This record gives sequence, C-alpha cells and structure tokens, in this order.
Amino acid sequence: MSEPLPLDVEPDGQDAEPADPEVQAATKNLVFAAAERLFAVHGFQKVSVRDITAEAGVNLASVNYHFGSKDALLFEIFRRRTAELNRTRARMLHEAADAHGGHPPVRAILEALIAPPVRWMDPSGDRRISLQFIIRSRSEGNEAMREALGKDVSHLRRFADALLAARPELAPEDVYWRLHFVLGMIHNNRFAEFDRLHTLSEGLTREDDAETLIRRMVDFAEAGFLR
Amino acid sequence: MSEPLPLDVEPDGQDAEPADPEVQAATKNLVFAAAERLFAVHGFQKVSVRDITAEAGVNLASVNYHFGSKDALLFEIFRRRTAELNRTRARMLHEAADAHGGHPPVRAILEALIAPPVRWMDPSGDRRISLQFIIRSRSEGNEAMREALGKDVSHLRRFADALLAARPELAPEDVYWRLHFVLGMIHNNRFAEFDRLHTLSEGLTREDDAETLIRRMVDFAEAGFLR
DNA sequence: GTCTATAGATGGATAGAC
DNA sequence: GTCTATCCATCTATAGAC
Repeated sequence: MSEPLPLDVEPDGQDAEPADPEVQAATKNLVFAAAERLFAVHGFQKVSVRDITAEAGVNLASVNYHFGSKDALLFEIFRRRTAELNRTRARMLHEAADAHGGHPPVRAILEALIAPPVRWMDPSGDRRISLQFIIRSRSEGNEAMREALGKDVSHLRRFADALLAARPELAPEDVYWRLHFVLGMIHNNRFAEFDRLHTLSEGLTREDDAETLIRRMVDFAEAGFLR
Repeated sequence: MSEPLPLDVEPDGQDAEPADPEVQAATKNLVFAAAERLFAVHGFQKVSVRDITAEAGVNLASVNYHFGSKDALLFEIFRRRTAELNRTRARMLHEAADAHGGHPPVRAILEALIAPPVRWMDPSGDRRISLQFIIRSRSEGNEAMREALGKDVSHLRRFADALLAARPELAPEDVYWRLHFVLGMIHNNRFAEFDRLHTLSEGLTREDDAETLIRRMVDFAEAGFLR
C-alpha cells in the first residue's frame, strides 16, 4: 500500500480552500473521502492511518481527532453508505407497492433490490467507490460492522415479505434461498470480478450502461423465481 | 485474533506422534492446516504467523523454514486447493460431455460448476474450511493470488465454451453475463451469509444437505439460462 | 530441524507546542 | 484545530545456540 491514488471529488464536501467556519468539516470530509476510496480499492487491513492522512493531505492526528479511531472511521463510512443504499431500495419497494395496490410483482421487487446498487456502479457516476466499499465490508469489516449487518436483516425483511406475498404457492424456504442467490449476484459486482469477466469474454462484456446490466440481472433473477 | 480454535483433523497429515522419517512433513502439514483454518475463519491480514504457529503447536520459525514467508504459505494453500477444485469441476464437465456425445446440456454444465464447491461445504465433511479459504482469497488474497486468478480464466474457458455451444441462439455476451451471475451465487456461500440467511428465515434455511442445495442452485441458474 | 531471542519495520494512538 | 514528535504494541523475518 503505497502508490498514490488521485482523490477526485468528495460528494458532500467542498473542494475550494476552506472558509473559516467550515475548516473542521472540510478536513473531516477530506479524511472521510480518502479513507473510503483507499479502503474500497485496497481493503481495510492493508490501508494504514498514515496512508489515509497522506492521501487526504492532512496531518496524521486528524483521524483520531475527528473520528476517535481507525475502526470508528470505518464504521462511520459503513453506516452512512449502507443507510443511503437501504433508503433508496426501501423507497423503490414502497413505490412499487403503491403502483400495484400493495402487492408488487416479483419483477418490481427484484428491481428495487438490484437497481440501486448497480446504478451506483455506473462508470459515469461517482458512487462506484462507495459501492465497492459496501461490498468489501461484507467480508472484511470489523466486529462492529458484522454486528450491524446482523441488524440489517430488518431491511431485508421487507423484501423477503414482499417476495413471499408475490409467490404464495412457493414453500417459504424456496423463497429465502432464491433471495440468497440474488444477493450473491449483487455482491459479485466488484471491480476484480468485472475485470475477470472482461478478460474471459475477450471484451464482449463491457459495462457501459447501468440500466442494461440491471435488465440482465433482473431477467436472470426473475426467471429463477418464476419457474 | 487471539481465541484458541481447536484443530480437529488434517486431511493429508498424520495425527499420531511423528515417526522419525516423517517429522518434517508432519510439522509442515500441521502449519498448513492451522494456517488454512485461521485464514478461512478470520481473514488473511488478521492472522499473524504467531497465531498460526501457536495453533499448530510448533515454533515460530517453522513458517519461514518450511514455506519461506507468510505470503508464500498463503499462496501454496491457495494453489493446492484451487487445483483440487478445478480438477473436480473439469472431470465432471468431461464426464457430462462424454454422456451427451460431446454436447452437454446447460443443466449438466451448471452442475459441474456448482456441485463440487457446494459438496465441499457439506457440514458432514471436512472440506468446509478449504472452500471458505478459496472464497476469501478472491477478495483478500495477495498480489500473487490475484495474478493466479487471472490465469484461472483458462479454467472457466471450458465452461464458457460449453455454455456457448449449448445455447448457440443466445448472444455470446448474454452467456458470459449469466455465467458471471452463477459465479456470484457460488461465491456467496460463506459462513456469514448462511448465518444471515438463517436469521432472516428464522431457521427455515438449514443447510442440512449439500445435494438439496445443489439442486436449488442448479434449478435457479438453469431457469436464468433457459428463458 | 527446532527453538529462543531479537533485529528491523510498521502499525495505531497520543502528548504537547503552537 | 492543527501539527510534529514520539510512545508503545505488534508484526515478519532471521541469526545463532542446541
């Protein structure tokens, strides 16, 4: 972990020189963005506090001053990003329910689950890093993050219930297992896996458009639920 | 990383006290098994050489003496386990081809891809740790392992070609993307994800039988390929 | 081959000047 | 709030006695 990576933009921070009343927030945001980027690309354990502060262009003590510890910084990024993602998914599911008299079809439920993270991956956007961060935290996160993922079940609860209602003739365990398979499809959308697929297909699988990939994924998942 | 974990059995090592001519191999195997287990459960970066040698009951210098370095140990485990898995998959694919005049149907191809790793996960067997190790190395491995995963494409090549031949009416990129989705389903079979699904389904999704899970996965994947 | 002791490097965190 | 200097723990790897 030593090569310098460019820090492009911070979604909710300022790039201009810090005005007096916002110096604190600006520094904190710089640390937040640098950490998210480095963690997403290199993994949690491989990135040191020194790497983060160097990338952010701030002093070494900033992480502990603004976040308390490296682990607390990790957890704050994780909490903010998963909250954003889950909120978007919940809203889409809610809208689908409204549009179908409270009983959305399988396809609409799957879209609410799949579309938000895949849209984050769109190469034209600036959320790719955030999604890579979330996916990495599933396997590399610390104790606090694993514990939070346990409670995250309450978020999946809504999707499981909607799917159970949409396919009442299926045994419930079939629905749960298929939901598990769909989540696997989603979590596999990592840089390294896309690169590998790109190599295997000799360039045929360019991810040029999020909506096309969403359609592919929903088609595949829906077929598995409708058989 | 400090709690002591019991080391049950070593698949290819001896548990009896080491006979003179086999002392070296026995120690090496103890280190190999301890490292695989600790890495699979806790992740690569979190496990130190001290943890490994303590778990194996050997001295600290053993890792460097027998394997050269911690990274080389990691890579040797990775290489052996992936070779075993790929060999089993290739044999199943070959047998399926023989049974169908050189042109196996989609379902047989998917079974050759899915069944071997899922059988390793069977709770009654002793290969669960090895599969967790392989899955973890996909996202947490070192540089050498990532590079090896690039060449592993040659192994997937056979499966991609078989699927392309089995569904000639599909656009090739559709086949590649769907193969990517199936790989995602497989890579999601980690301890933590099973636990989470178990919580979500309130105990409905017990993984009591590898063959049942294989059937569920192949059913789901086949539906996605046949639509 | 095995072990102890330790070198040499790097990590997270903090004290204290400004 | 920011920064430098530093403490102290822990890591990998190895030297050298047995």
